[in-house]
Amino acid sequence: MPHTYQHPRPALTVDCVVFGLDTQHSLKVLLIRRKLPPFAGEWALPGGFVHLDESLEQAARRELREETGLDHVFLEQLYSFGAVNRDPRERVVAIAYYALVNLQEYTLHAETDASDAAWFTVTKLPPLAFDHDRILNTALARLKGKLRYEPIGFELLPKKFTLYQLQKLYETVLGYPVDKRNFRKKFLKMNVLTALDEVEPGANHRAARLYKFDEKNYQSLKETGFNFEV
Amino acid sequence: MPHTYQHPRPALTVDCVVFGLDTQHSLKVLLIRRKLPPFAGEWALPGGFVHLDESLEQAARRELREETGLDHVFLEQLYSFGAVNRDPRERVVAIAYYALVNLQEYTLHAETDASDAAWFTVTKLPPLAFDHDRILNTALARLKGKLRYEPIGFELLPKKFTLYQLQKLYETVLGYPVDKRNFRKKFLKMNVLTALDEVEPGANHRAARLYKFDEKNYQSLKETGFNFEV
DNA sequence: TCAAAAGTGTTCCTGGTACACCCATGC
DNA sequence: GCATGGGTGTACCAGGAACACTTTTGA
Repeated sequence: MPHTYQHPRPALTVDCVVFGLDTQHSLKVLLIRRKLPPFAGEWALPGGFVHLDESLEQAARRELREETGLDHVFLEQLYSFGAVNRDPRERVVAIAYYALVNLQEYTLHAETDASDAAWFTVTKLPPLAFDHDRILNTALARLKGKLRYEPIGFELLPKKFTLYQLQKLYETVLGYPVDKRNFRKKFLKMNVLTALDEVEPGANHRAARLYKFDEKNYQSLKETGFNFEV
Repeated sequence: MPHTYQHPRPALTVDCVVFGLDTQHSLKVLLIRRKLPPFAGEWALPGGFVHLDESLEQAARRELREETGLDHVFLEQLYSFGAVNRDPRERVVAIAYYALVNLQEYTLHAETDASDAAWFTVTKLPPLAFDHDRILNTALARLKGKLRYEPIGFELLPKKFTLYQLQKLYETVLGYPVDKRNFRKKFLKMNVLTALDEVEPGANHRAARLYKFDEKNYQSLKETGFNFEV
């Protein structure tokens, strides 16, 4: 069933840059191997065409679900890419989103074929289809920038985490080491962490206390003009 | 000449939020009165459909030129708006940009009809067509946020300006007063302002020294890891 | 007993903030 | 001479940065 318009229209897609943090504290991105040309066999960001009856964010979530099995993840619009020749077939405008997932609690279940989705360390990426390397770099820059003044880092960690994990997260994403004592002092003074009466399980050294992010207190602090800044 | 596609496509527009600062230090937005339904007679952001042979930014610049006569202005992508029913006619996705112009050096020359474009103080806006109030509020939030850590404020001022003008700009956009001595100290210490051997003309009080933004020095400072922050 | 990370305070210095008066000019 | 903004310095305080050792646990 064809659809006809008076003026030509670009095709419209959403593409998702999905970040995860593995247990070795390295930052990963989720890629999909393309089956069809163009760029058949190459790796690309998960994404696809926007349907008429769904918002942009809904489209991004649907594509994530269909292509990777991920659902209910942190998702935020990143930027829109519309260079004239970014797709060799025809004019395609991509609205990019980025997502943060907790690699320990999620597993991939691509409805189509799980072997076509894989996590790559951001520093060791394969060649990407289309302009997806640009999109990915934009997402990485956004993540780095945003991590320091909004508490989005917790999305990459399990609900219960140690201060060491939190610190490594910041060091990994920002790309430089931070001082342990100052880091702890700063975070604890912010009153957005709740200390739990539990310690990390299965450590082959002294077990660290577990914390959780205090979403409620963060919200009320924010209303009183508090600035999260690391 | 109709255009036919296998799957239906949303229409794609670019919309521009154009900010200016008038001589009374009030922040203005440029709006266009719509001639055609829907929302005929109401005020809306300048914008229009993306052509196949132009990038998104090119489309935004073309629309600005056609509808308002503005050209060569600071322009940056803002956000994409794609709620299903944001346009009553059909599905339309809007990629919003925001622009900063210097009201003293630019005048409006709409190629179509200049009387259909007008500047409104952001605190006294008329009802807007579509979801343009949301777009405008998003732009305002971005402007406020960005002003403090990137030197985009200069785009709203003439090339030569006084420290008083610069301070008023910050006070107007941010919405709170700042201390004169501290503001000057901070800005001058950053080494991004060049003092000129000129003073402001036509003041009915002691004339203030004029400054210009030192783009070159800002760039080189940035490369050495300098953070502009007000 | 060794390896690995947990946990903890103090000092120094920079940079933010608060604050008030005289000066130059045009009318 | 009056109104308007121009222009300037200091004192205090909070918060960032640098820095090292003892403790706990499991293997």
